[in-house]
Parts: sequence; structure tokens; C-alpha cells
Amino acid sequence: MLRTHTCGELNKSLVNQSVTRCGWIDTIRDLGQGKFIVLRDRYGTTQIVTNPKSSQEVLETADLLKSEYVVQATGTVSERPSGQENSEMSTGEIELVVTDLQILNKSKLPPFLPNQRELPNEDLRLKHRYLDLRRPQMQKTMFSRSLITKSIRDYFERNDFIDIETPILGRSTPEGARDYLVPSRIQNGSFYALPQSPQIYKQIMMIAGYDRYVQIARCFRDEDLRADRQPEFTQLDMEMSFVDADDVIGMIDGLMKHLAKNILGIELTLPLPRMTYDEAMTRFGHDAPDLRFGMEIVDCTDLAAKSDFRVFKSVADAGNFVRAINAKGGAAKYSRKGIDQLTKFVQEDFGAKGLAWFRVEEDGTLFSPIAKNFAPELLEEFKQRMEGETGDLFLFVADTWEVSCKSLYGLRKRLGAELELYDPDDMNFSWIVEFPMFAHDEEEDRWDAMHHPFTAPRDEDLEFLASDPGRARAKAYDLVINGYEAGGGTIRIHDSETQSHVFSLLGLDEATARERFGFLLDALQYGAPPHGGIALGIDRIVMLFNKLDNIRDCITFPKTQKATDLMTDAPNAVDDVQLGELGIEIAKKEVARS
RNA sequence: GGCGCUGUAGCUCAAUUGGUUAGAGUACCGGACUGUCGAUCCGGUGGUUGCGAGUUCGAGUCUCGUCAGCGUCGCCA
Repeated sequence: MLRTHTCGELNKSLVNQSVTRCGWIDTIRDLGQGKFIVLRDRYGTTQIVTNPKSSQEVLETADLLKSEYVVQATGTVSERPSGQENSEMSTGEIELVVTDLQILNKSKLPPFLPNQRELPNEDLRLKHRYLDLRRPQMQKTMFSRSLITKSIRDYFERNDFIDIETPILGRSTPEGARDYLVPSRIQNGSFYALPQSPQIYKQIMMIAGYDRYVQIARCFRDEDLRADRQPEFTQLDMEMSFVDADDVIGMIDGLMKHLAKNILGIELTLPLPRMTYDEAMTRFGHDAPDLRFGMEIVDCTDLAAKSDFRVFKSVADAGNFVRAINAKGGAAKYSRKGIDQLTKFVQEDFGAKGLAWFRVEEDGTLFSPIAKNFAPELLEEFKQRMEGETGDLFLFVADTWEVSCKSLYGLRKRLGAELELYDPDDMNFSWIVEFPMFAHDEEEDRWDAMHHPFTAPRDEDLEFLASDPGRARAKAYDLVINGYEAGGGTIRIHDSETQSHVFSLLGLDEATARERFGFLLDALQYGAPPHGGIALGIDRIVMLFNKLDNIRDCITFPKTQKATDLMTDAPNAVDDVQLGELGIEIAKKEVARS
């Protein structure tokens, strides 16, 4: 070992001992007769000092030091003179009076310094990720991530789960997200797919009798990126046999309590609250609502039908919806111009035709450019329904159920942040349950699986599979934290009769189903136990537990929005020899990257 | 694929209606200083304003294109 101690562990108990530490030069303060040099490693920082009594060799070496040099410093731990302690530093009571100083490696002047106050632009951080990862904030997140995965593994081990690895090279199935494909050299023209999730393998493991499976699994989806979405991400994937939805939910409840305590030091009360999908859509317009604040959606369709306002009336008469949110105290914050921006927002992002608004005035009356279309008594009814008070701003979307949900959800999320309706440090855990089995695809007039085609219907909804598929609810559950979908799971179908029924509803004929999922259908016929599970997004959990607002800060080497790794420049072009072995020719060279 | 924001010194940002030699802080380099800890003080280096066209007497500023980063909609069973 080149060191006896790290930079975070020196304290008064070591005074007068000779110790050796290694680290990076964080700062140098040169006072002429002596230098104060702060050395940094992942455990912390300590100050080392030179003075006129230092050896000539030490002084000469100290003169050569620059930012981010890697050094080895041996010296005597000394108490700092009275009044010179630094309470900001964990090692601030002591310093190291250096007796030997070695430069282990030099550093070019970095484009940015790990201790600089203003964060550089993200592209620069990603290009020089090794410098960015030296920043204490990034290190803190990575340690937190490590602690989270360790806690997860401990929890599942205590609960008799088996940690099992599943293949990365798998079979492509055209369901769901786009696959990342890997060409086969041995079988030219054939491709593996990287897993979007280990879904099918873990079901097979249940059939194989490994009744409690867990894996921290890397998953891949070739879709566009977002602040909370990367093409390559990590899931906590688990599956259990002989369980129903409550058992899986209960197991994850326990995990969340364990994590909240270990990572955040807070006690969660179990069970975590649950809300049905239908209730979430009605009250919040979304299946992953942020429950840290209110501002729920209020349905005013019946009132709208009584107005002379053509837009409201026609929408109501057509069987669509006039729904609203009340931005409490929002009238002051949103001027006409501000409301115009909100209108543009719902139009451009959610396809709403417009945004009607009312302001509650000082005298309690409602003001709006469209108010003249409403009888005074009707306005009063609106105010009552919206629980309006002076200074409130009502925002109405009159549209289809889907558009009103999306628009009001978007507005609620935006206004919640802009009006600071919640404490950013709050953590809200809840379940959304009883998702629909199917979503109707209007364009192609067919049913799509809301989750995946192996999801089991609720026992009491079995009959709807035949009579009214849109009414059938699934044994499905999503964990929502602060308005983010932290994960989702289902109880799976384990009998082939129900499975065939679902396939036929999805328009999958037997031959197609066999071609895509034959191995699973076969396996289901050899004694498949009732089973179900869940997958949680580890990156998102790290993000939420660390109060971060983007997932890239939780991943050591993330991709940009164009799915590039700025440090390695992946993806890159490969030479024709490599392509030739794979039997591949590029039809259209759009980008030639080196 | 759509919409929007951003791109100026190593870094973070300024630059009035289009108008003189594009500034500041920080970093860096040199000097001073025995207790600093965002050290301080003095001096200095540093720019093809992402790239390419166009409009104009004149473009960091306006227009078009393009590249990159970010946000978002579509998409993500």
C-alpha cells in the first residue's frame, strides 16, 4: 500500500503520528514562507502544510505541484493552532506537517476542476467524465447508488430470493419497444436482441421451480431519451411463485421501508397507500400522479352543458369532457401573457384546442373573457364546484377524455412546480393498481396489451375478456414515487386457456403466437405455478432518493439525447472487414464517425 | 419526426435600437506575503463569438442552413 490512511479519516486521535496519504491536489494556498495544500481522495480532504523548517527536497517538490497532480505525502499529524480549525472539513481539526512529498503523477491543466463552483456545461462534463466523477457531488451519488443496490441485495437475500443471471443475447420479439440488435457472425443474416427486460426468462425460472428470483439487470430499449430515460438502464427485477398481487406489493413495501430507512433515514408507514388506475385518471389525469400536492382535476361537464359558451356546450353535448384544475392563488402569478403561454403549452404538447380560464376577483366574482356566456348563478355553481377563493385561477380543458387527462396532468405538474405547491424534500410512495388489461388502438381498431400479453386479469373480470375487454382489469401494479413511475409489475397468466384467449383478443393468431413465444407457451404446459413479479428502475430510484432531476447524474457513463457517449464517441462506424464477417452492408451512410 | 431553449476567453457568463479596440468573475502564468481554508494584494497571457451562407456601409446581435447539448410531444408492451 502506498498509503497508511485516507484523506477522510485523520483526526485528533492520530496527533503526533507519522502517516502517509495519497490523493489529488485540490487547492494550493501559497503564503510565501509556507504552503497550505489540500489533498483530496474519495473519502474526503485533508490539509498538508509546508513551512520554513521543511526539508529542501519537500519545498522543491511543493513548488512543482499543480491542480490535480497525484501525490503521496508523509508527515506528522498535528493539531491546528487555536483559532485555525476548519469546521467545514471533517479533518478540520488537524493538518499534516509534511516530511516527505512524492509526485506520483502529473496532470495536464484540466478543462474544469472538480472543486469549481460553477458547474460546466453537461457536454463538457460528459466528455471528461473522469474529471466530473471526481466531483464530491457525483461521488456522493455513486456511493448512494452502491448503498441502494447493496441494501436491495441484503433485503432479498433475507427473504430467501435467489440471485440469478439471465442472457444478454436473446431473441428479438417485435412487441413493445424497439430492440437493440446484435448481428450474428456465425449465422449471417440472423440477429440477437439485447433484453428490454428479463421478463420471459424470469417466468421460465418460476416454471423451473426457483420460486423467488431476483436480479439487478441491465436492460436496453432503442427509444428516444428523456431526462428520466436512458437507452441502457438498470432494473431490480424479481419474480415470485405461489403469490397474488398483494404478496408482491407487500414484498416491495418492505423493500421501500428498508431503503427509506437505510438511505434517507426516514420511517415509512406500511402498507403504502394504493389507488386504482381509474381513480388516478379521474383525479389526476395520469397513472403516475405526484401525490405531494392536491390541485385535483374537477369535472364540470354537467355545468358546462348548461352554459351558452359554444365550446363548452358542444363538447359536453358530444359526450366529451369539460374538466378543470384550480391553481390556488395562481391569479397573481399568471397574467394574460402567462395564461397565453399555458394555452400554447397544452395546445402544442397535448393537442388541446384551447384553455379557458376564470379568475376569482377581490369581490368573489369570477372574471373571464368568456364570462358573459354564463349566467351569474351558473358562475356561482362553477365557483362552488371548484372551491374557488379570491386570487384563484381556474383552468378548463374541454376535449376528449384522453386530451383532457393529458393536458390537465401537464398543467398540474407544471403549476405544481411553478407555484411551489410541495416541498421538494418530501418523498411520496404509493401504488397504482388495477390497470386495464387492454388499451384500444383507435387507428387500427384493435386491442393492445396495456402491460404485456402475459398479464393476468383479475379473477372477477375474467368474464369481461369475452363480453367487454375494455372493462377487464389486470392484476397489475405500479410503484409511483413523487410522480415518477418507479416500477411496475403484474401477476402472470399461468394457464394456457386464458393465455390463448388473451392472444386472440390481441389479434395474435396461434401460429404467430407460437412463432414468437412458442418456448414460453410450451413451458406453461409443464406445470407452471401461479406467479408474478415486478421490475423497479434503479436509476430512477437513485435519482429520487438523491433529490436529483435527471437520470444522467445517477449513471457513471450516460448517453446524450442522441444516444452518444461523448467520452468514447460510441456508437461508431466499423470497418468493412468487420461488416463483411457479419454479412452486413451499409445501404445508406448517413454519418461517418471515426 | 414535431415544438422550444442554449452555443461568446480553459470554465461560468456580460455586451443597450445592428455601430469604436468583444468585457467581467474564475482558472492559468509571473511577482509579493508566516496561518491560509472561495486566502489577499500587484501585474500578465488568453477570442475565427459552434460551423457555413446571406442581408447590410457595418453582424456576437437580423435571416436561412447545418452541427452539438438540453427540455418536451410522439415513442417508451
